Formats: sequence, C-alpha cells, structure tokens
Amino acid sequence: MSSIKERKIRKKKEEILRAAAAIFAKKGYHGTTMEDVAAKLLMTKGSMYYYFKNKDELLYHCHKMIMDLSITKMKEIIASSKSATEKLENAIKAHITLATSEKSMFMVMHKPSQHFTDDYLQDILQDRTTYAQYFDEIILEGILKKEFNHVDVKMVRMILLGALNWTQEWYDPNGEKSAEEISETFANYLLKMLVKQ
Amino acid sequence: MSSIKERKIRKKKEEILRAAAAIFAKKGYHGTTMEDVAAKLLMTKGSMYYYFKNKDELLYHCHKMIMDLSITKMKEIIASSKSATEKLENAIKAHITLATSEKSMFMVMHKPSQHFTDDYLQDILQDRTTYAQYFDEIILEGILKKEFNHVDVKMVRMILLGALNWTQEWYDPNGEKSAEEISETFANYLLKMLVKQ
Amino acid sequence: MSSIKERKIRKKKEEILRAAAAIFAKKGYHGTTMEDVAAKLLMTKGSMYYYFKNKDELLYHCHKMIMDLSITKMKEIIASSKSATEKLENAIKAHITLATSEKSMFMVMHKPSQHFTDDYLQDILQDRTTYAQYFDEIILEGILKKEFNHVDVKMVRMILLGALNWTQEWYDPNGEKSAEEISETFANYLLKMLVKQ
Amino acid sequence: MSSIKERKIRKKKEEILRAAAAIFAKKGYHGTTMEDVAAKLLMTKGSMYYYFKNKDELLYHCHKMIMDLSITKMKEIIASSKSATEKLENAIKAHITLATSEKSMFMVMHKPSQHFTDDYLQDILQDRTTYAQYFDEIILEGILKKEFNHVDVKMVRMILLGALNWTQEWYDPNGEKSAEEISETFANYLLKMLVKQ
DNA sequence: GATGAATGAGCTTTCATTCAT
DNA sequence: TATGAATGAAAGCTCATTCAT
Repeated sequence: MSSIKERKIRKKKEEILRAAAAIFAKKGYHGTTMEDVAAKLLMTKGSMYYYFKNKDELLYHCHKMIMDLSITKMKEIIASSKSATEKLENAIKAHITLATSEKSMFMVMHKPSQHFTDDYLQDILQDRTTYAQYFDEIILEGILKKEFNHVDVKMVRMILLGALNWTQEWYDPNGEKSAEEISETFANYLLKMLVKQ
Repeated sequence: MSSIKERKIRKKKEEILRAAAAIFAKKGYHGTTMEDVAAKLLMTKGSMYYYFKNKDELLYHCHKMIMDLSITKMKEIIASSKSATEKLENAIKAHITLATSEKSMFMVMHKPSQHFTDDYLQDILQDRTTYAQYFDEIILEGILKKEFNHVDVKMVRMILLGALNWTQEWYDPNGEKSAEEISETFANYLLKMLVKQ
Repeated sequence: MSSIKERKIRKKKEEILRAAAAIFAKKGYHGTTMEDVAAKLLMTKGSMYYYFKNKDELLYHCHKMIMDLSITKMKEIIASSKSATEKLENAIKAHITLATSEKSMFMVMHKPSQHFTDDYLQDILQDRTTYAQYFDEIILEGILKKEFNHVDVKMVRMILLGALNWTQEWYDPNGEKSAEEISETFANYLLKMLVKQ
Repeated sequence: MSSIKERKIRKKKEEILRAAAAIFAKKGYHGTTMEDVAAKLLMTKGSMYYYFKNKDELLYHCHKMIMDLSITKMKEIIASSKSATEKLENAIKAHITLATSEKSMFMVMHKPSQHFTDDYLQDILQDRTTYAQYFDEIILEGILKKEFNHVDVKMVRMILLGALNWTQEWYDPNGEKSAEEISETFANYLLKMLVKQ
C-alpha cells in the first residue's frame, strides 16, 4: 500500500513525464533541453533531478508508460470472449484511441535505438515485440477459426501497425474526422485484407 | 551542359549527402555531429562546409534528393497507360523499392517540423503534399473507372502511406523476405481494401 | 529594495564587465575570447553564460555602464548653479577623470557600429547623442549669457570631444602628468576657444 | 626605373589595400575576412596571397600608405617659408583633408597595438612619433618666434591631434559642412589656444 | 598569376549534470 | 525538497592559410 507521500511523488513524476513527452514530441529528444521541460512545469532544472536521475530516464519512462497502457489494453482484448474479427477490430480501435488521446507520448516512441543503448533498449524492444505478438495472436486465431483468409501473419501485422502508427503523423484533434470516426474507418478497411468475402 | 568541374562537385555533394543520411538514419539528426559525417568520408569537418553551408542544408538536401526521386517515379506511373489497379500496384512497389534501396535517405525524412523552420519546412511539406496527391489521383481514377470501390480517398491513402513508410522501420536486407517479395505481398493485401471482389 | 541575492549577482556582473572591459581594451572586442575573460576571473567559460547570454551582451553592458556614469555626472553639472564657464570646465574635468579612471571601459566604446546591429546600436547611439547634447547645452548657455563668443556650437563640441576622447590613447597613469593636471591644462586651453578675452 | 610589370603589380597592390581599408574601416580588422576583401575586388581569396603574404601585411601596408602620405605632406609644410601660424594652419588643414579624403585608410589606423606585435608595431609607432614631432616642431617654432603663447607643447599637440583625429568619427561627405569648411573652422578655433590676442 | 579545394586551429555557444545551501 | 550557481565536454561554425594544378 502506498503512503500519501509516495502517491504525491508518483503524481509529480507523471506530470513531469507528460510535460517531457509534449516537448519531446514537438522538438525531438535531442532538441529538448531539461530547461524546456522544467520551464513548462514552472520548476527549475535542478529540481527535476530529484525525480528522474537523468534525461534518458525521462524518455525511458515515457516509453514504459505508454507501452504499459497498450499492453494492458491488449491483454484485456485478447482475454475477452469475442470473435477474432471483433478482437482485431477492438485492437485497431484501441490503438488509434491511445495514439490520438496520448499523441505526445506515442510520438516519443519513435526510434528508440537512436536514443538508448543496452539494457533500456532491450527492455523497450521486448515490450514492442510483446505488443506485436498480441496482434499476431489475434490474426492467427482468426485464421484457425476460419474467420480470416490464410494470410502471411507477419506481413499483415506490419501493414496494420504501419497504418495505425502513421496516424500520429497526421491526426489533428481539430481535423474533420474525430478519432472515433477514423478508428471505425480504419477497422473497416483494414479488415478487408483479412475477412473472407 | 555541365562542365567536368561541376560534375565533380555534384558527385562530391551526393557522396556527402549519402554519408550524412546514413548517420542521420542511425543516430538521428541531432545525434549526428558534423565530425561523424566527415569522418565517414575521411574528410575534415571544415571541408564539408565548403560544400554545404551548414548542417540544416545537409538535411534539407537529403529530403530533396529522395523526394525528387519519388515524385519523378510517380509522374511516370501516373502518365503510363495502365489501369488504375496496375498503377496503384506499381506505386506501392515503387515506394517500397525506394524505401528499401535508399533506406537511410528515407528514414531521414522523419518529422521535418522538428528540424526545420520557415521556408525549408514549407518547401518540404509542399513536396509531401504533391506526393500524396498522386496517390489520391490514382485512387480517384480507379473509383471513376469502377475498378475500385467507393472508398474514402484520404483515409485509404493514409493507410497505404502508413503501411508503406513503416517498412523502413523493420525491413532488413538480410531478412527472410526480399524487398521485392514484400512489395508483391503488400500490393496484394492492400489492394484488397479497394478492388471489387 | 534589492535582496542580498540580487546584490550579489549584480556585483558579480560588474566584476565580469570590468574584466571584460580590461581585455577588450587591450585586445579589441574580436580579439578577445570568452576564455580570456573567464580566465581573468578564475571562472570557466561556461559560467559566464550564466550571467550574460552572449559576448555581445558583455560589450553592450560595458557601454551602458560607462554611459550611465557619464550622463549622470553631466546632469549634475548642468543642474548646478554655476556659470557656463565653470560648467564647461567641470564637464571637461569630469570627462577626463572618467576617461582616465575607467580607462578600459572608456576604450571599449570605440566604434560601436562595428560590433552592434539594430536595437543595441540605436540605444548606444542615442546615449551618445544625449551626452553630446549636454555639451551643446552648456556652450549655448555660455553664448546666451555672453560668457562665450558666438561660436559654431557643433564644431566646438566636436573639437572638445575629440580632444577629450583622445586622452585615452595616450594617458598613462605612470606618466609625468596626473589626470588632474591634464584636466586642468585641457580646461585652460580649450576654454580659450570660447571665452572672450 | 620600374618595369611595366612592376608598375602593374604596384597598382594592383594599391587596389587591394584600398579595398581592404574600406572593409577594415566598416567591420574592423578582426571582423573582416580575406574573403570579404577578395569579393570586393572580384578576386578569389587565394589570389590575394600572391600580393600580400598574410592579413597582417595588408593592415601594415595600409598604415604605411597613409603615414607616408601624412609625413610627406608635413615635411613639405615644415620646409615652407611661412610663419608658424600659417604652418600650423596648413598642417591642420592637411590633416583634415587627408582624414576625410582617405577616410577608410585613416580609420584603419586605430589601435595598432591591438593588431600588431614586435617589429611591425615598433615601425608604426615610430612613424606616429615622427608625425607628432612635426607638430611639436611647428608649435615650438611659433613660441620662439613669439607668434604663440608660451604653451605646454605636448598638451597642445595632444589637443590638436585629438580634435583632428576625431573628425573621422563624425565626418560625413554628405553632411552640411564640407571638409574644407570644417578644416577652416577647426584651424580658426584651434589657433585661438595658441595665438596672442 | 590565379584558383578551387582542403585543412585545422580556434571560437562562441549549449546543456546535462552536480552540489552546497 | 528545491534551487542557484558552476562546470566541462562537446557541438557548430569560421577563417587564415596552403598548395597542387
């Protein structure tokens, strides 16, 4: 059980991560200074080192935060007693929902290998693999259940993730289509690659 | 007609751009130093400033180089007397071919707004819009010729470009599938979203 | 009211300005490196950027410091209830006193247009104009009060300022004449151009 | 006797010196690049090294050029069979004429000790001393001939040179007073310090 | 004589990080 | 906890100078 102090610290950390993500998303990791992040939070540079021991840590925890959310959601979808088609539909929608509602965090995840080395990188790549495997699992299930055509699982997954991740590049909260409409449309078109007609 | 001197200088510039692209792709723009690029070419830092007046210029010309290739190829495809289906197939294949054969250059194009301001940015975004419009044109042509379903052109284009661009993230020249196989497979699956069945 | 912290920082800034002025005076602005200045203060190059955001700023504040002193002193003289002759005498002496006691700072002020552009330059030139006008004012007062001959105010002021500013070029604290003797002599000779005889 | 070749080279050298002086005057010695000078002459940087072996040399010969002119003129004045008053008048006028007609060259002469070391510096300072001594000579002559008051020669010379040199700081060819008018006025006022009334 | 190309030393500036208070 | 101040390593860039052609 977490003390009130721990809760406060955790909250502050999350605040910092959100601020960092927002600026990383706009200026890129290297283009962002600790000063930038601190300023956004009305803190001083020095203070941030109380919460995160360095800039890498900031980026790393941004990755973790969003990957945890993604994976948790996917586990839920996988565990549900739905058809493979519905699961894939839900996965697509969930991904887009997260990519649009947590746009900054999502954008931060680009090219971890440019920013990390060793342990952190392994850890992050592991998470990504895990996430990708959930998609594979659903597709495979669909094939086995004869809901889907006999597709090349990896290729289809790559197409799916490509299309889904690309949304952050163009999605605009004030654009003509809401995140929900986009996810509906995407699910609709993308499933055409898979479902028997 | 270009003199031998001009040809030589143009060749040198291209060499530099390729070296720069390779390192930008690996370390990111900000993570790359002029020293890094120079070292790769067995030049000195200072010499590079003889050819490009600053680091931005390097990145900008990387963008231009690949966009020129892309747009030229697309014009060719559009102008050909093929069916819309074949044109889209060819566009997909051409994109993947370029994205894999010029992997580094392609990767460099990520998030220009993080690195450029003003004129350069406008110019680059204009090129991107142009390129996107060629895809729209083909899709629209297919719809009018009744080859394709009545789809949401922009959404389909976004799915296409997302899937295509994502290839750079995972394509491995030593991987199990060749670039050609990938492009065949992609064309095959992606067209399922469009063609009447 | 200024806190003890503000006082401390202001003092540090002044220390830095004095060190900078001393080296600018010896080596010229461009010939001086930030390293030079820092070394003189037993600081590191980087630390100086905590107090002044760039080299220009250093030069600009040197200008301001000395101009503020000069103008303040002149206001005092102008406001005094002395004859024009005495005022001019005092102005001459004050100028030489400052030019010799703050030799370095004074020397730094040479050719601002070679080092500044835009706003800073305008600001500095404004100060200079103001200072020159005080001299004009005194001369004019003397003419009106019939203490001085009917001279060309601007020309006489140019002669005065030329002679006065030139002192920094040759004044030597260890020379045969003290600053005070020089200022006496100068006042004596220069007034001959003006006073009725 | 100089061959046609030597004449051509000498002419080219003078052209270069004038271009250099013009830019030195505007941007300062350190602020001027060899490129700047070459560009003004539609030459390449490299070519200039055929005529002058380095940047210092450029500055040094600017000094020499103007000092030679100044000293030659002064010798002429000194040697003339005029009264001391007229000689001083002529010296004043000659100085202003040169300072205004060769404004750039004149301005370049500021603070040689910031740019030179050793031999060059000694040489330049020697020239300056020589020039100053000519003024002293005239003043002394005037005193001995009872044309001038019994003034402190050095102090008066400093005032004279200060006023005269300062003209480059404010003289404007398009200003309200011509160089000739200025020199008349200056001679008039400055002599008041000296001549018996 | 002229020049294009290269070089390398040196400069200003930035910034993650530290630490005493 | 928070911060002001300091640091130092590294980066981008400039430029006088050289030299083969």
